[in-house]
Amino acid sequence: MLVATWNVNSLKARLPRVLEFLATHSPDVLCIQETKSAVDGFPHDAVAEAGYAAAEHSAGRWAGVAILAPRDRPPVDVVRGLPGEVHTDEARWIEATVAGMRVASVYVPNGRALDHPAFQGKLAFLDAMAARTAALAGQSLVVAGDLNVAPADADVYDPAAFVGGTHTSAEERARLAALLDTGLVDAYRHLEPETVGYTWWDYRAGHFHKKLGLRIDLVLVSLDLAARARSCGIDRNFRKGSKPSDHAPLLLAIAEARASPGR
DNA sequence: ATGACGTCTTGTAGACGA
Repeated sequence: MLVATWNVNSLKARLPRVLEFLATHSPDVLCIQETKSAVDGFPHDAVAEAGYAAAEHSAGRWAGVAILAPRDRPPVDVVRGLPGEVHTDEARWIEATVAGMRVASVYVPNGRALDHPAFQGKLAFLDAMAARTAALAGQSLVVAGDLNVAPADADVYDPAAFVGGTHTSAEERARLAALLDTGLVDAYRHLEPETVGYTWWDYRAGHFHKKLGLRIDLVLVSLDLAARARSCGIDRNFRKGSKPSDHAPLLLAIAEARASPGR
């Protein structure tokens, strides 16, 4: 079972790379964020030609999230929007059931700056996420996406440069910790406790090639899935080449559940 | 490094991203 997440920074601009990703990795689930798809503009036909089906939550110019799965095991029981979110028109959360797992694709608000009203909105969104994952506890759960929070200083190329800024503040990290406390595990850090692994690099100033990035895209999994998690990695090849997103995709391999767990 | 880059809009400069 291969679960992937990728902030594509416009699905329209990135469609060739997304199709390339599906062909390369054949994920069982792909959560995408920042589709920026128009309400009636999601490229369902191209996705279908690639052998996938998509559940999407689209709002036009900004945000937009989706869950892709193979056409013969498509996402079902789709719920759009995060209960309790303030801005219900922003298309930042979608849930579906895939392969017996409840899967959410999420694009957490950026927050702009610590003293900007949008920052309080970001904290409220993270609070609403924790309430939702607590409500979903007890089933196999995957929350994957752009959390817009770097969990620890080890996930930041220059922690000092971010002091006083968003993505690394104590308030954001406390919210992320509370989210994990509802019964979720940061799969990458769980499997790669010491590895520096960034998922985002600024387009400017050659940051990617200078290895100046952040780990802000996460796959959070319930404890039963964490126990079956086998490997987690970032495919940096998709941050290279023609018209890359500023984010690289994150992939998690999970062993199949054994039908009879004898011991 | 103050900026650098990329995407979108009924656009051609400004907002936004992180």
